[in-house]
Amino acid sequence: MREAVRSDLDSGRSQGVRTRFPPEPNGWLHIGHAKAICIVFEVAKDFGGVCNLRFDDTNPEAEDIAYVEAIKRDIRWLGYDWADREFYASDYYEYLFDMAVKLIKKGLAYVDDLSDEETRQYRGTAVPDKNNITFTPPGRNSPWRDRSVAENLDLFAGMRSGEFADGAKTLRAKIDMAHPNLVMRDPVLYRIRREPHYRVGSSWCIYPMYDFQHPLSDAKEGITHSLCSLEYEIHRPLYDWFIRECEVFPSRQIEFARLNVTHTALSKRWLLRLVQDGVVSGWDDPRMPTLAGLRRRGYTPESIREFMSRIGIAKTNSLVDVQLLEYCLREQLNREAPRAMAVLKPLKLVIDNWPAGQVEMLEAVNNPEDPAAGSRQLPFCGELYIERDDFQDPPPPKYFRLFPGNSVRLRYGYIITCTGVELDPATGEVTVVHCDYDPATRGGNAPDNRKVKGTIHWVSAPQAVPLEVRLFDHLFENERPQDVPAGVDWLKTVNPASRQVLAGAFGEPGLAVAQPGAAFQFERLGYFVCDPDTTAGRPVFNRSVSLKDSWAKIEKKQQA
RNA sequence: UCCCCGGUAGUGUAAUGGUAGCACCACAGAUUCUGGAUCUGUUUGUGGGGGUUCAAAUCCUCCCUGGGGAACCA
Repeated sequence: MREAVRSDLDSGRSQGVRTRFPPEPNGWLHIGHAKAICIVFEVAKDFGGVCNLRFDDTNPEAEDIAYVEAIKRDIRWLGYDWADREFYASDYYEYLFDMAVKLIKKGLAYVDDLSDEETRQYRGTAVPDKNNITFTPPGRNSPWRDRSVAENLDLFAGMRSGEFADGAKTLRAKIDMAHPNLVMRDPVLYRIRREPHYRVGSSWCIYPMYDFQHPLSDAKEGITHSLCSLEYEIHRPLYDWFIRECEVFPSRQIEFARLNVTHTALSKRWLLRLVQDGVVSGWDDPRMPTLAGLRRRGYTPESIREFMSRIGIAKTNSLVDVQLLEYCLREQLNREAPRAMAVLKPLKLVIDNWPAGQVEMLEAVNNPEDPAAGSRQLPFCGELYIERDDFQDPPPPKYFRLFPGNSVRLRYGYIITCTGVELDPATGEVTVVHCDYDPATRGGNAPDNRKVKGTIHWVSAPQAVPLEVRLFDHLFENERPQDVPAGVDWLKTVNPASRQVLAGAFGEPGLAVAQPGAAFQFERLGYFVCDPDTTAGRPVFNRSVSLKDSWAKIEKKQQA
């Protein structure tokens, strides 16, 4: 793609570069759109050009001003700026009308009285017949194709002024009804539709079609390169036809493949149903691939941009592993996120030889990757919470956390040795772990150079802050959610365990004042972001992505 | 069926007639107060057949295979 742009520059075909992002304001932006946004803005930037934002709002039915605002917010959040170059195709309606008149005068457009069903039949559309072989014959000319220029002009003016019912007439380009590319078989330019438009109201009852509107809008803005997804490839001859016949600024359309991500659905229809059926909590549910959802999940604009630059641009239909996106987030947050200690599934630990009632303050590093981040003080006493997973009896092979008789280091604390446990007599579940600590190991150092293999995280019980923590998994267990067995409703394939709420978690004291949007690494657990649901006394955290967990791999291997 | 576009390690992406490279994943080791991070190393690839050429991922041809189109949506 960049090569194509470069060659246009080198050959003098275009001076400078101007691209555009043309969303239709009828839905929420998702990660697939983010790819397009990154491409159009980055390509422009790479060649010292600019990118326009243009709302492709020529279908009044589903468009709304609320989407305009949401789209603008999401693009800005992603880190891109269109300055004052904010345009609307609906501002070009008068210009587009004039261009249609021009085509009529050149004998290249005509008013057609065929119904939509008849139009389809005349075009040669094969009837969608399940397992039958269908045949696409050459199209037939409409009986109205050879109206005079004067009559067409008159009828088109009548269409605009509201003389005809919705759907009664269309304006069509006169190209070639036998063209092998069905897009070229006299495409519809204008249709009659009495539907108030969110911007122009009821001032128009005819609306231009995409194929006609897009090249002309590009021309109006002096777009040098109209970058779009593969599905428009087949429309390119038509795009060029309008440029040639309307004699306007020649933009070049170049296509690239859409983004697909494993375990993720991006179709508008699917996302809408997930929301409408209450499978997710809304468009910004942290499991949603919308930019709003990713933001709430804790994805950063930087990580998404990094992801886009890593997957590249090509014309191959691809399915990108969601793990690459996760990798990009981890990479950034590892460098930048302050560390904190939190216990998701607490297990009480008592240090029997700790001086009763004593509380010490211990120093903890805020970010080992960033010395400038400094350190903080953590309270420590004889009663702590540790992660339930960090104690096992009997221990599985290669397990080097806590079990009776074994020693571990409490991160930034002391080395402790497990002396015994208390069990729930009814369930046999471990309720309390007893340990002795070694006073010589304060801060976690071992003066005798003994090697303690395990280091676990903890929270001092009396000062612990109660947290709600939400864990997420793929919304779809299938790599390709679209591959649903015949007869199965895809909604039934949604991963029931994609969201897990842990209401009994505890965090270190500093977490009490976390602000929504703030990102932390909870040591040994993953990266978490403070959710907007947070209230004064009760922080809520979403796990954005877990840390790489090589123990989980060992465990899995052992089970196999 | 017709028309259009693709096919390079598991995934994604380079190489535009001249040594098939990079990243992620995976695996192994080193190191480590996060089983994190970091470092080192390893495995794996041009869909298939034929042709042109001193030389083919690249050009030609046939086949296989994936995607898109056949809206008065964009």
